[in-house]
Parts: sequence; structure tokens; C-alpha cells
Amino acid sequence: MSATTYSISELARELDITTRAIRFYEEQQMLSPERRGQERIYTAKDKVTLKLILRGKRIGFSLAECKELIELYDPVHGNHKQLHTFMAKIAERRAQLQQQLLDIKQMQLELDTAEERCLAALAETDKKQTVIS
Amino acid sequence: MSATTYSISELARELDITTRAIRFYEEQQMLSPERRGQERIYTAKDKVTLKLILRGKRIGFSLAECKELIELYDPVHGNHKQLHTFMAKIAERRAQLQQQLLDIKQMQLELDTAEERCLAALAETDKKQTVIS
DNA sequence: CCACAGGCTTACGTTAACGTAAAGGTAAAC
DNA sequence: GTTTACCTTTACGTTAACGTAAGCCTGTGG
Repeated sequence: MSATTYSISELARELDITTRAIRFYEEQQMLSPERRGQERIYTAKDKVTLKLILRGKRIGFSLAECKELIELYDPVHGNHKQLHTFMAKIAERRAQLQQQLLDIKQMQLELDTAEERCLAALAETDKKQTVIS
Repeated sequence: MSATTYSISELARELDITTRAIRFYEEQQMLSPERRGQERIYTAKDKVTLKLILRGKRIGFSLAECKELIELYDPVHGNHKQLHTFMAKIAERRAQLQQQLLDIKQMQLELDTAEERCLAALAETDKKQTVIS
């Protein structure tokens, strides 16, 4: 069970972020790596957490929201009331994601027509070019 | 052809944003409404532009990126070279959107399991509650 | 007449998410 | 033994996207 661990710069390289960013996420209590002396030692779980953060960011969540998402996967929260609020938040997120899906599909359609217009415009100028030359 | 127009606060109400935000978008050259004296007069086209901005924001684009998107719909750009760069940008966006779609679907799956775990935990505590009471 | 609702400009304030620099500790390599 | 390559902490700087406040103009209803 020799658990694989990472140094901060290893993780940074692998995930293509800066060490500063990783330390910042720790400041924000989204990570709490072990220490060997002063040095931070990251586990596979920490790496998963970081990936969750990055994915959250890609779909436009704030770090605070990402933190909430991470906490959903943390089995510490046994409180009855908390579970209910979490369920509510999950529902919220779900609705938000649904809206984003619609937005993205709409945007894709529009990129289609934008691209077509570009191509048409290019064909036009090409025709003129041909005539002139 | 009595074109329908809007005052700034009408638009703000309808789109659920502040007048400050609308003026800010104008500062950023994303809008250029007509004026009647000092007052800004917005057309249906302006409203469409605003909606584009808001949708762009929902899927995580910066205002600068939204501006580029808007310019894609602006028929002013007849330059050959520009059209090519625009096509490149469209391709970029398309890839980005594709990644977002994957991210969102993954996130939805994970919300599913998170929700299940919540429900399971609730069921557990409920059982105990029943036994105790 | 004047209060009031809306519009305008100018300008400083704010939050998020890091960037960047300074100053220093440690361990292996040359 | 001193460069090199990491690591650390502390702290001020920066950008985006508005918020907020101040001060002023303008039409309109009571």
C-alpha cells in the first residue's frame, strides 16, 4: 500500500496550474495536505480534489461554489439538517447545469451560422479575387 | 415600422440586471444606443446583444470574450484576414464548449451519486430515529 | 411651485483569484 | 563550499466586473 504522493510542483506541472494557485486553494480550506517538516505532501485524494476544482472553474463556478461541491463528497457531514440543505444545493446546481446545457447548445447553433456566414463571405471575396486576377 | 424602443431602466427590469451594468457594457463598447438628448434609447437589437452577453456570462465567458462573440454577428468585418481569425476563434470556442459539455455531464453524474448518498444517510438516521422514538 | 421619479456623469470602493516579489531554509550535485 | 533546484512564509499588486455614492438636470403630477 505504498501510497503515491506528490510534491507541490509535481502536481502543478501535471495539472497545469501554478504552485501559488495550489497554496491559495489551501488557504481557502479546500485542501489540507500532510506535512513532512515544512514541505507539503499531496495524496491521490488531494489530486482528485484539485481536479474537481478545475472542472468546477471550467463550467464557471466560483471557488466558493467549488468548495461546496467538494464538501458534498466529504462524508463528514452527518447532520440531518445539513443533508437537507445539501440536497437543496444539489437541486440548485442541477438546474444551473441544465440552463448551461441549453445555453451551450444555443451557442453552438449560432456558431454554426456564424461560421457559414464567414465561409460565404470568403467565397465572395475569392470570386472577386479570381475575376480581378 | 414604429420600432419598439426601451429606456435603460425598462431593459434593466426586463433582463434583471442593473442600469449600472448596462452602462458598463456600453463603456466596454459592447453597446452604442442612440440618444434623445442625454437619454439612451435602446432598440430590439440592443436587447439581443444584452441577451448574448448574459448567456455568454452564464457559460463562463469573460466580457471580453462575449464582446468577440458579439462581433461575430456584426456584418462590418469584411477583411479576408479577419475572417480567417474569426473562423479560428469559432473553432476555439467550439472546442471549449465541447469540453464544458463533458464537464457538465460528468458533474451531473456525480451529483446523482452525491444525492443518493445523501438519501441513504437520511434513511439511516430516520431508522435510528424511529427506533429511539 | 415643488416634490419626485427617472436619467446623466464622474469617481472612488469592492471582491475574487490569483501574480509577483522579497527573504530565507534545505538537500543534492558539482 | 557554493551553485542549483526545490521548498517555505509574508505581503503587496493586479484585473475584472461591476457597486455605490455624490451631485446635477428634467419632465410631470398634485
